[in-house]
Amino acid sequence: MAKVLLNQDQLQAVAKLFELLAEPSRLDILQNLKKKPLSVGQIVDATNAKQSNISKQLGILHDAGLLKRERQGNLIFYSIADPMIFDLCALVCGKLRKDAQSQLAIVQSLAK
Amino acid sequence: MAKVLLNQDQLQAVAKLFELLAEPSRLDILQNLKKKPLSVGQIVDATNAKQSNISKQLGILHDAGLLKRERQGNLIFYSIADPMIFDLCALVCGKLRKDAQSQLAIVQSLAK
DNA sequence: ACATAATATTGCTAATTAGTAATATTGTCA
DNA sequence: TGACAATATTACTAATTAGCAATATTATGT
Repeated sequence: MAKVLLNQDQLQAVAKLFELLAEPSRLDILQNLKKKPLSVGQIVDATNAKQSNISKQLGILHDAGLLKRERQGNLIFYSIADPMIFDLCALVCGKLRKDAQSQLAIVQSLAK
Repeated sequence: MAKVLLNQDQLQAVAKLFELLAEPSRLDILQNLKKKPLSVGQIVDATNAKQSNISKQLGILHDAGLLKRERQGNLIFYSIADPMIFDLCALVCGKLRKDAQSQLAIVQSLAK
């Protein structure tokens, strides 16, 4: 079990992946794609963002390898390339929920 | 098991946490704090960043609740508030490693 | 070929922020 | 108290980027 720290390049790679998930509009796209692949138009309808921005964010996620792209006639369907990202999001959601509960407990104890 | 999607506020909260981890200098601080608490000066020495920037990033991580702070005389020691972040980083590192291995396999098969 | 629908791209603006040098604050010790 | 060491803050610059309107591209059906 080595105790070696990540070097600068590795840190940058990790940071870059987190950066992709650090944008609400991209997270929204990802959570909408969780169940099944969707076309660009369906994603635009599901979120409340403009088509041009959705297209841009889809491009970013695709270039980074987080999404797969498949043309079907006139439509282009995007899908999750690596479900691991949902594990990441689940961890974060779990932490936020736990923190919120701790806060609630504190507030409740003060209100007694 | 509800299938409800996160709303805008929740997405923003998740994004904000990812944002904290989306910076190499902050990741470097966190990985150095993994073993044990360190003073600001020790962190400056361990990384190769300026004192003012380390102090700034420590403040950001502390304000966000990811780090705890404790004064000991002249020194201020920072420590990890929630080890969960290492689970996050481990997931990301695992993915990057797996992706790199896939790439390697492709290159090797082409080189035959 | 043409009209139309779906998606991508371009050019732009406004906002955010990492990093830095300089300076301020806070605590220790003599 | 004064000098010094550790940390924080301030003011600034340069770089990045989300969102948008307008336009370009690509595919379909007639």
